[in-house]
Amino acid sequence: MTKGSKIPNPTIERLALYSRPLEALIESGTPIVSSERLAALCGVNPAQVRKDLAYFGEFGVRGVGYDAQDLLREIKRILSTDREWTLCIVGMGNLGRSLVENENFRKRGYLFFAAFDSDTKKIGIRLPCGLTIEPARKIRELVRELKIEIGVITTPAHEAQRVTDLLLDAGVKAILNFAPIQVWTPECSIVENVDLSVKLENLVYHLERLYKSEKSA
Amino acid sequence: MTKGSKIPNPTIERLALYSRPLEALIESGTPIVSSERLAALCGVNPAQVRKDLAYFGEFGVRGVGYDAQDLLREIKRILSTDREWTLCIVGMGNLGRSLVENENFRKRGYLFFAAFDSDTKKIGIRLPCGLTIEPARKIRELVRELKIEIGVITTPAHEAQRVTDLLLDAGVKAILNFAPIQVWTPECSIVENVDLSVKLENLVYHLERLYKSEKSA
DNA sequence: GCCTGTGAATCCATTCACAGCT
DNA sequence: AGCTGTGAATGGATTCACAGGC
Repeated sequence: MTKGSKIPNPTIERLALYSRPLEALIESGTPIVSSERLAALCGVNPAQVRKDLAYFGEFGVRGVGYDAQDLLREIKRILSTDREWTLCIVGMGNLGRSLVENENFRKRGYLFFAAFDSDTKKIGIRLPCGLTIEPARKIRELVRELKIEIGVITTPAHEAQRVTDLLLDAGVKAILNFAPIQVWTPECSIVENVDLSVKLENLVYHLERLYKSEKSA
Repeated sequence: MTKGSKIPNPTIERLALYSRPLEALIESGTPIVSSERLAALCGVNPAQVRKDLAYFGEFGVRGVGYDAQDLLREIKRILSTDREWTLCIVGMGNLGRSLVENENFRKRGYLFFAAFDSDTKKIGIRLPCGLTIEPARKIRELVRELKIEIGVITTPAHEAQRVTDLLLDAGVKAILNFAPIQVWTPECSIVENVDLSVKLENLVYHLERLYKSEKSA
């Protein structure tokens, strides 16, 4: 994604992963957690957990483990999820609507401040979350006014690139794209493409191989 | 995921990726595509494209390139996306509903045959796609009757594990889990965890670093 | 004794560079 | 000449194995 960093990208993704069971452990009153325990909960290798954390400091106590609360706080600080982020979303079909209402995002501090669509029939609709669907032509204006940092794209594939350009031009710095197409950006901006059917394709490939190995067994 | 295969998982994911622009090229009447062209469209290295394809056979013509139609057909055959798959979904909140209605899935042959929820207020609701929401206790019965192969989970985190167990026990062989928790399964079954807020966390980490490097510049 | 932190070793994936075919 | 297919080289990430501190 961005270059020049010494920290592997998989490490960043795993840090986010670690935070989920940590929250649960804290809630259940477990004060201390070992790399082994945490690794088991996330399905990774214990050494991996230790190495991931060691990139950012020494958070554990030898012979003891990690303080769950401290560790979670550190991870949140590292990922910058200890503050709120302002998002907008473009493309208010079913997926778009479901994301904008998503409680998980809100709880984690990802706040949608604007929702756009280019379909005139949708513009003006008041969503359950309180937002009103705005026309796509207001992207530039509202992104600036509301200081929106991240754009989420849930348009059809053929609109995704144009919307990306619009959003970046308006000042958005990062894009999460759900349209089933790779979206192109000028060097340094940050894009994550999440193609949900690619996930299914993956599943299906392995599933078919499983069937075949069962038949031959 | 499953072991014993010589083919890297990233290769499988890229094959799915390649198929998207291939469809577009075919539609626009381009009969031949080079690894360089295809690579550019997907943001990968040309040698990568050739190597990925070479795992499965020799699909190209030296000095010429790949026949777009043939290549797409081969990729679909490899991924087993040249047939339809039967899915069910558990958890009919906003996300669940949006997936079940998703046109992209249907077009690619991923067909939802049943939708479940445990909330009695939701049971019996007729969805736009034509399905009626069934109670979770009917999972076992319906999965068998409808020969459902893949289960999609869009429940809250605390129900995801129980639902996974139910689905696997009922005979589902693969699971796509959107609940924000790693779900645990007996060795050989196939699970893909897609935690959407992990994606945002990733974005946000890089975004914060971008801000910092801008400030120091 | 126990568990973290970490260099070294291993494993895996990507990229290079060129041989081979059209 | 052009572009694929592929062994060899490189570059990363994971895992091992143990030193270091509680």
